[in-house]
Amino acid sequence: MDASLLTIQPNAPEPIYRQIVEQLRRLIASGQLVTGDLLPSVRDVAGFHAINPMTVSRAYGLAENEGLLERLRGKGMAVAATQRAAHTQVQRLALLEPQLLELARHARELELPPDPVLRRLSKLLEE
Amino acid sequence: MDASLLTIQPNAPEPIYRQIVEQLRRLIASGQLVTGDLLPSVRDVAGFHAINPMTVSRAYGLAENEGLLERLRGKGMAVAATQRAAHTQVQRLALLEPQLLELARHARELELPPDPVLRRLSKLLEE
DNA sequence: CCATGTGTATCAATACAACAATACACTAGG
DNA sequence: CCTAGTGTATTGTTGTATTGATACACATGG
Repeated sequence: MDASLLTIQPNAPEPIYRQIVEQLRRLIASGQLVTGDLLPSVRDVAGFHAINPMTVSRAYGLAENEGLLERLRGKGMAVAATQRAAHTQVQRLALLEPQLLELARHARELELPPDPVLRRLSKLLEE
Repeated sequence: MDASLLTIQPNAPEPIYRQIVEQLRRLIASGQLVTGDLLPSVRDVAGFHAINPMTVSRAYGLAENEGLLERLRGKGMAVAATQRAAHTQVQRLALLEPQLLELARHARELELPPDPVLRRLSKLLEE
């Protein structure tokens, strides 16, 4: 459960704290993180990625509000007990829906036929 | 060439001026806008979408810097002469590449197999 | 000429993200 | 007990991004 679990892009337009929350949501939904798993400490994550501990704390706090994580006083943050099991495939696919919609809209503005888009994505998904 | 050509989502995280630039890029790449086409005036767009004229002007200015548009003094903005023709399919697909990469990364974090993702996208692309 | 239409330079207001430096409450383990 | 490890509240600062209000320069067309 080390700090390298999280991928952070400091230059992305999306703020760091939200990158962390979204990533946790997906890792939990897929079952890569399960109930009880202890997360890396805010200081570990901050040190590893050279960011501010409070930024990580903010992300953890938001994840707790959403019910993704729970706080174990003195120990750290863990995946919440309410997250019993990995989501079904349908539920996980639903998390991708907004992105899929936006992609489809852009493809339409580009007047791209479905086929080349699907083929390119298929290629990327296999790596 | 009226102001309804552009779609704007004021509540999206992406800033309005960038929504406009990106959209222009795609409409020009696809040939829906061709060299010489006159764009709706900043005040028309601003009035129609209830946003500030300066926000539209900023978008037009950026698009001009990129060579997408050119300024016809006293008349308005038009699609630049350097944009001779619609891009090839390969070029247009390249504009989607960053979004496709991010989508693939998220699908991997969700441990979603390629098939359901591709099927859902295929459905959305046909509408 | 002048009324009306362009785009835009300038300045201000606001919000947000991230950082920094503390200090605090809590717990596990020696 | 006490040290070292949790997360977090607080305060302040910095940098940046976005949007807005206003005034201006310019060109067109009657």
